[in-house]
Amino acid sequence: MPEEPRRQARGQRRMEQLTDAAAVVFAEVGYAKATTNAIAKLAGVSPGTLYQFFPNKEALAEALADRYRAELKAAHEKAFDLSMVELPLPEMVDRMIRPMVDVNLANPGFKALFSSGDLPDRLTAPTRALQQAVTGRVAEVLAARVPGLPAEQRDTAAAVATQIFAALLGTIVSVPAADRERWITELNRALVGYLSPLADVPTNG
Amino acid sequence: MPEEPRRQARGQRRMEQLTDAAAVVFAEVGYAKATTNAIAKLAGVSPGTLYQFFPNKEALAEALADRYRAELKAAHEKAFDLSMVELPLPEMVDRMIRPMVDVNLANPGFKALFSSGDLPDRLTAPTRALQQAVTGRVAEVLAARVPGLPAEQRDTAAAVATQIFAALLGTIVSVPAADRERWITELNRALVGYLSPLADVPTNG
DNA sequence: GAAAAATACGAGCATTTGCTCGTGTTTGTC
DNA sequence: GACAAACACGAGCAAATGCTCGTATTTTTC
Repeated sequence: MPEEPRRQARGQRRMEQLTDAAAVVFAEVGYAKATTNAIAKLAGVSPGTLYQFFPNKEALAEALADRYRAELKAAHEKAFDLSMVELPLPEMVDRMIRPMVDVNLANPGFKALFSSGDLPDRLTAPTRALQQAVTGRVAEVLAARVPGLPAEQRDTAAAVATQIFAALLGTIVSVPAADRERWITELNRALVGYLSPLADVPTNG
Repeated sequence: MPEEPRRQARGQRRMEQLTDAAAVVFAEVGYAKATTNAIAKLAGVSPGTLYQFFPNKEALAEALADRYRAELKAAHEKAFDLSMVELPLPEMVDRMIRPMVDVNLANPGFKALFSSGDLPDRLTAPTRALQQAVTGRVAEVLAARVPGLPAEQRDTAAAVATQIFAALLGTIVSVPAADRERWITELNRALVGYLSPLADVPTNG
């Protein structure tokens, strides 16, 4: 089997250029209609060079998904502290939403991978991994906030919350910047409304 | 300009066979990866025949979307009566959800058109029209239930509710039949949680 | 500085796919 | 039954697209 070549600095840069370009093209036309030749061209590189680093189009998307997952993790680790779980629910939800929205605004390609429904089979793997990462975080926070909550209920709630988030994310990032806060508020209301029956902290009345 | 031929009975049947086949193929592989040749083959017809009735692939999707819109409208008109607005919120929401879910289960292609993110430009028209139809219905009911609600808030709430619905619909239809009720309940909880602050009828405590 | 490994090029292949067109058959009209 | 309109066929075109491969250049290793 062909083993991975030892990348040199130039190669590392190329790979970043290529994933950058892929993000832009995915964001513009969606994964399905994105062409590898267009990605190579945008990266200022020949098709052959692209395939020196990525065996196929899917690998490019996987690399992107990995990058996003890492960025998300970083954003969360920066934004999450366990003290959150004692905040009033709306504020806690807000703290969870913000970094996700920010990552999304900073990476236009994210949505194309995170919430597009029309991806080839292999790609469901990275996509699910991304969603799974988010769901996992939510479940963690939920567990910390409501220790008595049965695991099954907790995981279901986390999954639903993530899907609600994904659904409204599209609107939030595509709406003019001036209206953004309004929609974020709405997302917050939706999540709080859904979660409060089981996650609202007793010290609230 | 080429005028529409006067369809005869045989032609009408073919058109239905073709939209039926399109629904199946769209449902199986999504719109983007669906091939017109595959649709023709499934309909038991040659590619040339397909193009006798539909100028292109998009037209096929538009015809499908129109059919779904009609079916949805019928389902709603059967399920909606104004007495609903005096029911407790969870029951009202349930009455709105059921027919939509049923239409979805009966028409596997629906989701591909209703909540796929990766469609060509022209198709956003029928897709948006479909979503708009649903949003309009929700807004109507909301208006009837909470007459004092400002129109802007009402429309926003309707839009958000529709998006939440669309997001969870995918899970609901793709999950094994045994788990379906559980997820419908969850969707109900999400919608009720979101809507109750502004739509809950005062006669509730 | 020479051999090896990594990087780069870009014309073009193999395949797919939406769609056409020449031709033949069925249905409706008078 | 004759003439036209609608229906049907299916081989195959033109364009797009993921990807290859022979060749050439740069970087690393010794």
